[in-house]
Amino acid sequence: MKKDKKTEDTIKQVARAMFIQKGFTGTTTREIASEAGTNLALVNYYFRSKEQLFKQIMLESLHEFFESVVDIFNDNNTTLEIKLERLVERYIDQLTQHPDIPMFILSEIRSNPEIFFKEFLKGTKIRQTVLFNQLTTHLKEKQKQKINPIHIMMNVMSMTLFPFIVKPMISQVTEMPEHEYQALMQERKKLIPMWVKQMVN
Amino acid sequence: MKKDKKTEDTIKQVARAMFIQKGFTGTTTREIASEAGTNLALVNYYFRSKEQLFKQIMLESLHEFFESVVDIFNDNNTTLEIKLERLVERYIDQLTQHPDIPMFILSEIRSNPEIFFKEFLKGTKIRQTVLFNQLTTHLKEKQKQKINPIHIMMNVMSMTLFPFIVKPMISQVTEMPEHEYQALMQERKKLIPMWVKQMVN
DNA sequence: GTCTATATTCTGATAGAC
DNA sequence: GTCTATCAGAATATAGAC
Repeated sequence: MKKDKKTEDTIKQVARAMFIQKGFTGTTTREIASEAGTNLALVNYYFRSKEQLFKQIMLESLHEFFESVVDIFNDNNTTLEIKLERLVERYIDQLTQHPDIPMFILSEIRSNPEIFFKEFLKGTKIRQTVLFNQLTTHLKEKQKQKINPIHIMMNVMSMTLFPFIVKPMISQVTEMPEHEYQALMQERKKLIPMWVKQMVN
Repeated sequence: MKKDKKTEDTIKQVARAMFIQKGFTGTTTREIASEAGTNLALVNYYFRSKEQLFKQIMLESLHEFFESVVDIFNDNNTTLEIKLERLVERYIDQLTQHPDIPMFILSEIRSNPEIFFKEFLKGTKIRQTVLFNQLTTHLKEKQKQKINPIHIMMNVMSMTLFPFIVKPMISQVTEMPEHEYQALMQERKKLIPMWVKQMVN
């Protein structure tokens, strides 16, 4: 049972890449098996069904994507400014390595919203985070109560994540080589926190 | 031939709604036919194939989405500031009515990138627009040559479009009722141009 | 133009030999 | 654990009657 994990791991690794690239419906078990150098009977032998396999991979992706910043959101020992810098930096670093994850998550939410929230996102409440409270307080102190803090959170996430979501389009429309695009993303680590600071001061 | 367009139009209208909501692979011709009150033979009679039908609808959606702002991008008689205001306002108005269009386009690009650029986006070059040139000049005048104007364009598009792309998620994570979300989007018509102005001055 | 019936292909899943 | 063969269902597309 614990003897030979090689085939199982290969299947999962291949499935992960294909699901992330082409989604659940865009991927067939036969393709996964073939790419993993085996047959579809083994895919079902190890993972019971395509859906089970998919759920494992989606759960891991969500974990990677959200859990990696939860500690930043709820750190009691850092200022708002530091939190924003760390948040942006961590996301850009992570997305540089795995740029397809956000689109993967968004696409699957789109094609299966109900199941998604029941199964995966059970109680993620941004209003209850330390970061959100610090932001609310800060806006009050600066006499900017009229600006809903949700706007600022949206802006941070927008400016950080959106460029990765539209990456395939940007490359086309701006005629930009890969390394130049990467360099831009690195610049944004410093720029986004600066822009956000201007918004809230 | 030009006598009775009713059935054809109904099929197309139904197909449009379903494709935009569930994508190409997520939609079946049988569903389209059934929803349109007919059978799948007629779908193929009028549109030859599922793919042909889809291409028509995607082309129209892209046209709606891009063509609607081309005139703003290339207006020779407005300032940079006015252009930004109009761009944001037009997109937010349009997306308030059709919030699923961006995700529709992005999803289909993801599942079929090659065909997409060959077939649909043949030569959209943002660097050659009047807006882009005005922005470049403005940054120079303000001694901000170090900031690539692409950053600013990305920010405008990010802050405007991203909230609609993640709408299903936002509603869940922030526990926000629909009308409140709509109100926020309306506020952003004024806020985004203001924030962008701060960035470039 | 419209419909029923059917051909064809593809996909997820399982049975059963080794 | 691994493979071949096969089933069951669904989907696109078309043939042919009206």
